[in-house]
Formats: sequence, C-alpha cells, structure tokens
Amino acid sequence: MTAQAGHEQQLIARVMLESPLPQLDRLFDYAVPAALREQARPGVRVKVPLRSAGRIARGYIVETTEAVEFSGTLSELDEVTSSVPVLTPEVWNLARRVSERAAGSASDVVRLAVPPRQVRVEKAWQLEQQSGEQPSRYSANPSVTGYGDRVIDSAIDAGRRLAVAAIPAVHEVSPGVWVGRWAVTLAEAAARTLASGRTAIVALPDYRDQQQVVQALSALVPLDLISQLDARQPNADRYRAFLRCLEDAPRVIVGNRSVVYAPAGRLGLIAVWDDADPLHTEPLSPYVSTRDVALIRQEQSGCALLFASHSRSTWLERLVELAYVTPVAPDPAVLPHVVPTADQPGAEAAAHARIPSTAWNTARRALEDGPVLVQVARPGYAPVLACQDCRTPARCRVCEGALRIGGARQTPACDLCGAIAADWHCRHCESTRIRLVTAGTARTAEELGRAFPGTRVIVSDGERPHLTVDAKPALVIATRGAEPVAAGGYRAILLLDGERMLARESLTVAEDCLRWWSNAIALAAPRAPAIIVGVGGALARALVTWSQQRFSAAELPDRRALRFPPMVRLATVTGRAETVEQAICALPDSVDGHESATIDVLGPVDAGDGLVRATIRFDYALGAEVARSLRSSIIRNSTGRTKRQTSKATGTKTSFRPPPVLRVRFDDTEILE
DNA sequence: AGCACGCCGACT
DNA sequence: GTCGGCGTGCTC
Repeated sequence: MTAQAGHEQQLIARVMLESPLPQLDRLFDYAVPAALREQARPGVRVKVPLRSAGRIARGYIVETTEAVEFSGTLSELDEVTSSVPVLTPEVWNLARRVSERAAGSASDVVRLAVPPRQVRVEKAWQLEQQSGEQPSRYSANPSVTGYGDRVIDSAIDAGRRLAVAAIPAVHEVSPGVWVGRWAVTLAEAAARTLASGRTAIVALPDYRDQQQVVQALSALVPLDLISQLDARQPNADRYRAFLRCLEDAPRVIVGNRSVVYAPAGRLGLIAVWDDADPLHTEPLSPYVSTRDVALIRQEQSGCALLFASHSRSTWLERLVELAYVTPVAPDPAVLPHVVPTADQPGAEAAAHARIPSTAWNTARRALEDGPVLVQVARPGYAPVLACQDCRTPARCRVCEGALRIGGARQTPACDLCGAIAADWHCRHCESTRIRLVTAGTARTAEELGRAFPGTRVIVSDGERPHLTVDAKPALVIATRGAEPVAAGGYRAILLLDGERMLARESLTVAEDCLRWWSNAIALAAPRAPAIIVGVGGALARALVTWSQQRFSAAELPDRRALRFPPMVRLATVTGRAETVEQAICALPDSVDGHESATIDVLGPVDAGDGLVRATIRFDYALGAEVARSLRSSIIRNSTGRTKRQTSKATGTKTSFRPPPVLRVRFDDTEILE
C-alpha cells in the first residue's frame, strides 16, 4: 500500500473500560478517527461503542499505537470526553499491578485513583494553566530531626525503605498549635523531599491525623505546595487538588488511603503513618491496603518509602527481618513513663468501679496541673445490657445478638440485626428491668464528673471527636483512636479498659491493643505517668520498656509455626458451594522454583445466604499464581449460565441471572481463628 | 450488563 | 420445513 500525501497511518487507541465486569478487564482497541487524532492521547477519558452501535461505554485511553493487535474489524472511538490526561502511565501501571495482586479489576483500582470529573473545575484549571502562573519555589534545606545524624535524610535522598519508630511526644508547630511529634517527622521528611525537587505523598489513616500533618507542614513549606486528597472533601475540591497533582511542579500530597494512587510525576517519597490502622484497608474491591500499594509503588518508581508508627506492625516487622525495610529509632531515645497495674479495681464507691486507687490518686494530682486523658474501649453511653435481677445478658429475640442502648432513656436495639427490643423481658427470670453492664465514654464521664466536682469533663469519641484540648485542667474521656492532642501533653493518662480491649477474639488483638495504647501514651507530657489498668505480662512489659518492636518480633515465630499472617498470606473465597469447590480445585499445587512453598485450604464454612467461604493460605512466593488462578475462576463464574424463571403468580416470564457470586478477598486482617 | 447466535421441540 | 424459547458467549 502506498501512502498518499497527507494520509497518515491508522492510529489505534488501547482503551480500559470503566466496568465492574471482570470479563471486560482488559484493553480494547479502537480506531481513532481523524477528527480526534489530536486529543486522543494516553490518559484521557473517552467514550467508546461496545458490542453494538448505540451502546456506549466510558473508559480511558491507556496507550496509542499504530500496530494492529486485534484481528477483527475495529470500531471507532466515539468521543474524547476531556483532553486532560488524568490516568498517567505510572498510575495505570500501579493500578494494573495492584489489581493483579488482589485478583481484582484494574478499573476498580482506577476508580480509587482518579476522582470523578468536575467540568467547571477542569475548565477553570485549564484556563489557569494557560495563564502560566508559577507555583511557589521551595528553596529551604530542611532535615528530619530527632533521629541522629541525618539518617532519614540520606535514606530519602537515596530512595530507601524505612520503618521509623515515631517519637512519643507532642510538639508545638506554631504558637498554640500542638500536634503529635510523629506528624512533625512526616512533615520534615516531605519537606526534605520537596527541597530535592521531588514530590512526597503522605498517607494517613484518618482526617484527624491528616490535619496534624498539614499543620506541621504549614510551618515548613508554602501552602500552595500542599495538596490534600481525601474522600471527606467535596468532589469539586478533591478534583481541583487532583488536577494540581498532575502539574509538573513537585509538591506534597497529603490524604487518606487512596492518596497512595495520586499522580506524581517526580515521586520522591511515600510516607505512611500507622500502617496497621484498619482505616488503611480499602473497603472497596479489591480491598488493598495502603501498605501494599505503597510497597508496589515504591518498587515501580524507586522512590523512598517511610513507614512510621509508635508500635511496629507484625507485617512491617516481617519486612524488617527480611532486611527489605531498614529500622530507624529516635536518637536520642525518648522513653515515656508507663506504669502498669494489674490491681483489681477498688470495690468502694460506684465512681471508683473501674479505677484502682493508684490511678485515681495520680489523676487527682495531675488534674491540678492540666488535662488528664482517660482512654476507654467503647463509645457512647452504655453498650451492653443485662437483666437487672438475674444478670443474664440481654439478647435479641430475632437473632440472639447482644442488645445495646444509645442513651439513658432510649429503647435497646440489637447490635447485630438492628431489631428494636421494645417489649424486652428476660428469658431466664421474666424480669422486664434491664441494666447496663459496661460503661462507654458518656457513662465514664458521668462517673468521673461526680467524683471530681467542678472539673471540666470533655468527651471525645467517634461521634463527637475533639482534635485538640487546651492546657487547662480537664478530664478528657476518649475512645481508643479518638484521643485529642493536648497542648503541652497530658499530665497523666489512664488506660482503663485494657482487659476488655484484650477480650476481643482476633488474631491481631495483642498488636491492636499495643498500637492503641502506644498511640495514647505518646500524647503524654514529658515524664507524665501513663497508667495502664488490668494488663500484665509481655504487653505491659513492651509498653514500660517502650519496645513494641521486640513484642512484634516475638509474635512472628508463633505465626510462622501456625501458618498465620503475616508469615503466610490469606485469601478468602466466598460463593455457592460448587463454585467455591471449583475455584479451590483450580488452584496450583506448586510453582516451579518454589517447591517448598505450599497452599492449604481451611473450610469451606457456611457464610449465610446459601453461600460458603473457604480460606486459602499460601506462601508469599505463590501469591501471583494464586491470584491468577482465582482471577480466572472469577471470570469463568461471571460469564457462566443464565437461569430463567417463570413467575408462578402471574405467568410472566422473567429472565435473570442469579448474581454470579464468587468473591475473593486477599489479606483480610479480620479473620478470626 | 445486554444482546446476538444457535440448538432442539411444536407448529402452519 | 421453520418459528421461537432459552442457554451460551462475547463485547475491540
């Protein structure tokens, strides 16, 4: 074929479709019509015909090529929705790797990475781009302090992976603004990255953490170089911030879990705070946690990676032992003053019910000087109910779940199914009188308020969180994870519900508790006592000696022996019995070169709704194979048979597919044993 | 998802 | 013969 003048070779766009269907999770080739040639660039949003004309699917151009890979007739690209290349090649590669690892669809990951388009915001941004306004220059030479001789600086400059033990203290970043010292460390690391002309991504579990980092950063770098990307902000703000990240200039991008997918041309650092916080686990398919995404992105981009926490997760400890991640500790060391007491609470007055006298006296003394933190296990008024007369726990009559109550005069309701227990009576003694067994924040507040008359009582829980409290005396009652930062630090800390927090039945209770307690203790003023009630043994020792790393390290041999995470990986497979059976049978036995790596299957067990769930355990070396196998099972299942049903009532024929259920979830940490 | 294709039983 | 119900498979 001879090319005529002006007749260029055909251009083909390879398109990722925005679809939840697993069988559409691959690239589709479309011919680019001449009129769209200019706009049809990798990363732009497009509309394309699918199957028959008239049906239009949305998607992104992943790449353009002149080589035809598809043997059939190509359809033409229908429309380029916007000329902004929102799906950068780097993010696309990340999405693909992440989805492969978790046996999910790349488009599901892209949905987390690219916020919904806001036309006005985009137009305004494009205009601003043309005006060529320059962002601030950052010309400082910051350093990460508190870790000896520039250890972290050089690791950032060299693109290494670190597990940083955070400094347990609070810090005043600007007059009257106090944050956890850890937030300063992350801000300094980000500033250091920025100074080297590269972008830093800082991922936080929740908004309160994010605020602390932003406050610490504001004291270090120009505000217009800080972008916040989190699900909490309105779509328009989020999209505006996202577009800023597409600009070439380096910046600091702060946000919650999906911020690890932010587009960043010259990525220099990913910093993750408290990687074991469950808020770092994405609740949407394919359920990948910040930690795993960060590790993959680090590997792809060669940027530095910094995990920081007060209590090292067992996952991170495993990577430290493999020498994949380098541990870094504060220098000079900072040791909080932790006092364990296994004393049983004094039985004297009701107000003392949960508080031993040592803790009591400590709190009273400290209250003369400033705020005192009381950490309790549960939010709200009084969660668990029992019969007033015979003490039998109150249970739901529908499903046997525990009954809870939201306030002093409210009707109890089931914790599991939500049924309201209006006419409750005890099964055992027929009494209709109900009593509170455990106390939440509000009840603790009432008790303590009575015990310390005239003292200010501040309650902070999930519903009414306080970010900060001032330095004046106050009793601050907080649920774990909702502790405000006190100006100058708390003068004393009481960790009350140790036993109850440890009573949860989960593989990770011990490390979860260690994390909750460590994070609270880190809010103490220098040398202020932190009293932990009702906890002894290795956990108490780890807190007193502030050696959480050693505790995590000691967990690993047991986990290895029992084949528990993080020493092996898990995947749960949920679906109808035959489907799950098939998926398990299709699993590989072993992989060449990794003959010692094994797979075993627990279950299946009943999962309700006529479904079963099996748990697959496998060594890390088999991860890719297991994911590939489960992925093809998912696709086989979703392209499967149709069932039709004739309605007996009306005789009308309704055609439907039973929702093809085969759900796969990798590395679920909520697995009970 | 949603739609075409194709395979067997009942029909002018 | 062929009309159409219904399972199966594909989508550039």
